[in-house]
Amino acid sequence: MEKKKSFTIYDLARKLNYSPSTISRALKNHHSISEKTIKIVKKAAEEEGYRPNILAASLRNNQSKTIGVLVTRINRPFISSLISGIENAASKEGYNILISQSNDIYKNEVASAKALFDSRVCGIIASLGMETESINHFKQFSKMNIPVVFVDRVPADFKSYTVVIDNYTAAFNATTHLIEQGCKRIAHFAGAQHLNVYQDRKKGYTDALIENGIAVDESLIITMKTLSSEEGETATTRLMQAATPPDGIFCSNDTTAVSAILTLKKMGIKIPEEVAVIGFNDDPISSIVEPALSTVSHPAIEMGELCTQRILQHVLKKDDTPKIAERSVLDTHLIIRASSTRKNA
Amino acid sequence: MEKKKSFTIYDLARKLNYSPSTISRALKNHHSISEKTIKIVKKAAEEEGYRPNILAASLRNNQSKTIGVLVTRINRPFISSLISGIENAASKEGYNILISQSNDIYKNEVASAKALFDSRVCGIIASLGMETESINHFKQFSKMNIPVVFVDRVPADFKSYTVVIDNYTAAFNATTHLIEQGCKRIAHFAGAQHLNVYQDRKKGYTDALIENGIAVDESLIITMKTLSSEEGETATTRLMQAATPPDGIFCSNDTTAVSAILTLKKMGIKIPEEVAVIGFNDDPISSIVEPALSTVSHPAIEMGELCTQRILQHVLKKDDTPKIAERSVLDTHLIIRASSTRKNA
DNA sequence: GAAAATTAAACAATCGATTGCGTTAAATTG
DNA sequence: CAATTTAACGCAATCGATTGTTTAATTTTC
Repeated sequence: MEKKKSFTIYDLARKLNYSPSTISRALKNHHSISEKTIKIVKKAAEEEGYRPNILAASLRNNQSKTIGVLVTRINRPFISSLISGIENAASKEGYNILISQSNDIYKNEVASAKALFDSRVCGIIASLGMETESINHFKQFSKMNIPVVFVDRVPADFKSYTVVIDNYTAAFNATTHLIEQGCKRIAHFAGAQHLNVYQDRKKGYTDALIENGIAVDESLIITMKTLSSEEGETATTRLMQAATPPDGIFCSNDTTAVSAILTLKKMGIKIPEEVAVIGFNDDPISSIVEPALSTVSHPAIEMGELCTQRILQHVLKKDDTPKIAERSVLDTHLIIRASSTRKNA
Repeated sequence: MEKKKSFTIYDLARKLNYSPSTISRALKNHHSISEKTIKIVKKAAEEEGYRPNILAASLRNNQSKTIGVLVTRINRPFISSLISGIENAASKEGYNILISQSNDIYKNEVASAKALFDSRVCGIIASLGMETESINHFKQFSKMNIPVVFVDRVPADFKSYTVVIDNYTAAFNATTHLIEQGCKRIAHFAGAQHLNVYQDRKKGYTDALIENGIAVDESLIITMKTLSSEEGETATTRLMQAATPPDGIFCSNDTTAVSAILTLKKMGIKIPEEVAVIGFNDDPISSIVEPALSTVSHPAIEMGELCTQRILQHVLKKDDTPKIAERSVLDTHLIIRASSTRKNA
């Protein structure tokens, strides 16, 4: 069955014997329309159930009130909270959210970027996929002066807005904490090194070791492709079966950290006495696992809100695309729980 | 700075000395355009980086390829997986997803529904909020023959599509399982009773008791407003301090179930020996908590995909809005873990 | 070779809201 | 009271893609 056609300002105009332009202006309290007319029009609009056609308005104005969001996987704790923050801040200002996920596949990411562009979003917020090395698919936005905000996983050199946490310092502090707890041989579960977040976390880790006079042992650094629990289990097993196993592990995410804890327990290794573990993200599971996982807070909702603010700021002020990457760095803090708290420390 | 205006079919037409209509048809391989022309047009479009303006097309066709999604909170495991399923199925068919969350506030839900309507979505997928009792804000869609799919938390009597699981049977089976494990006094953490899911779960629980010759003890049924972990803790404490505490708890969600487990452990009560616990949803935390939580699978991704299919089916076939609620009921299954497995059972 | 049929492309209206400019009538001014 | 403002509203173009209807050119048919 055909979709019924909707009630428009033309219908309203005909009904009230006004011109469509008067209706349009009346509905938005234009000063050149009399109070009386405005009242009449609004009343009739209400009665007839008039609803504006945003598509038409966007087309005419050449600007939608829709923000595109491009992420890897919606159903991950950090991402879903990020989106939640984006949505809250956006809907408060009357903006909509168009969402697309790449499932960490580069081809999808490119296609999604194109789709969002075609939908004429007024700005785009993106967190890069694991496979992403080139970011040409974001240039179309910049060319049209549509603001791009990269969040969390950001490219190295793209003239845009970025919203990140200080991964380096967070990792440095996490590692230092392990050292303070008496760990001498600290392993690291690193993520894909072409992504800034994992690169920075690794650097923070190595620098903390060096600062404390501990030599970096490459055999203790396990670089993973996806930081999945399977990879975490494999890595933990391998590490612990080595001649000189570690007494601490700093994991680049909570998934692998929890996996490490479960694996260690299965092996009968005491946490944190024999091996202390610290993760990253503060996912819900981190406070449930036993012993509870020490980790680094990741202010997802706040980051999301900030992303939206960046977009709105650009759109409302009609700023030009930043000439350089304009970074916002949010604070994180260590969350110390049982998995890294040694009784005698 | 102003947004640059984009390259349109008019620009292309001028450049190639064709009319805009020819360009439009050529781009979609219309039969009345010669192969040669099609090739020329497509080549030029590619070179010039032409991108269609979906807003214009949608306006003209009076139908967007955008599906609206209205949920309570994006950052909840079930919801985010649901959205993930919706998105995957939609993007595969070239449809976009517009998301809005109500934060379980009725006023927001109404506003979001309105916003999605104004955006001219081609269909809407919704899961009702805790406060929602009236669903008039969805009637505008039906009136325009825009398909509405309610998922999980669905209204009792709305002529639309619904995608649900068989909460009654799942609850019945979960409760029966506890009985089989030797539980005699089974408590129930119930959710808001105006929502079908919680109502059905409660009914499944009571019917299982009755079927097994166990009297329903109202004092063992705790009805919660939001099924939060705080409520779970309070309820658990209260129950266990009563004269005749329960020896089993069937919780309407995993959040309260995990909360119950943690509280019981804190009280020094053995799980499952003294109290067996079973939850609902199979959230990630359920397999991490110790003892691991028995629960009911909730096929979130699959449900999301099905929701999208319902929308597309309607839109593509131009079906009329269903005269009655057209239900899709998905299977769930018990996931038996340690929290309900008694050694001697 | 003229009429009919087919092919290829142009014309022009349309979707609904917006807005610069023009018009009319009422109000103000000197 | 004529001249000028001001107030209130209408006209018509515009945004970009789509599509029913024509038109023009080419091919086929007898």
